[in-house]
Amino acid sequence: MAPPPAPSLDTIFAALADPTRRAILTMLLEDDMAVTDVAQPFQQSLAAISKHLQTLAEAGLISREKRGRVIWCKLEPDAMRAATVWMQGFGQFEPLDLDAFERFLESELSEGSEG
Amino acid sequence: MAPPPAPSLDTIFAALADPTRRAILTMLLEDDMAVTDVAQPFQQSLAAISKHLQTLAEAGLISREKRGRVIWCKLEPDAMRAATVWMQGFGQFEPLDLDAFERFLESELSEGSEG
DNA sequence: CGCATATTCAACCATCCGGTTGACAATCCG
DNA sequence: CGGATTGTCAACCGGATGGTTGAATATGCG
Repeated sequence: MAPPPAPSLDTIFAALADPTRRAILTMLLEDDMAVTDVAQPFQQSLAAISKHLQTLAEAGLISREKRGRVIWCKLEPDAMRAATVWMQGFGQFEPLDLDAFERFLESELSEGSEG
Repeated sequence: MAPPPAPSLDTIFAALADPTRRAILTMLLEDDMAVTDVAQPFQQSLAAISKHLQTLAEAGLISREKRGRVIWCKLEPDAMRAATVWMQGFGQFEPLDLDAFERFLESELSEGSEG
């Protein structure tokens, strides 16, 4: 089976742009959680949180596994790697060779997705 | 003078979520540019690019300085630090390895010299 | 001055986004 | 079975977003 396509930077950054979703990711740093438990601290409907989780899953930032009637949400921090790598292209490099830098990013990303 | 308030992660990530804006940032890695020149490679109106630049400026990712009738756009990579730091709280991934980049450049050079 | 250039402003439009509510599906349990 | 629990789906709503066009502003230049 072909692996799912790596989510785009568009998708990842957009997912990270919402404070509720970032808070969810932070919560998941401690442990996997069921959807209901994720929703518990927020003053939002369960459906709203469910949609946020969907967004995070589409960005590859979490995975969801159904066990019984409970869906467990798990942080997938590797998905942040693409974004981190992209951002680190700024600030830490002299503007040496942009084309080479972009090829380097691609090689880094393909390494990451093969792991 | 009080410094401008640091843009929120919301603002920064949202600014980075658009491919046109990321492309602009990449262009600015090479050099400061006038608005018109930034717009040149894109199939969008100048006004659209102007709005993108506004968004990037509000996120602190670029600054704009008017000299004559030309507004020069300058990358402000420090603005990405907040986002980078936040993300690195997740992946235990080590920051991008400059040595790896240099080895990549060398391997590319030797490949290229054979073609 | 008067025209060309550089950029933004303003109004408008279609679409997306984050949220709601209510119905539905699936699963556990008495 | 039947009821409670878990989670998603569908429709809807208001506001944000990304784009357009045309007018307005500011500067440079002959």
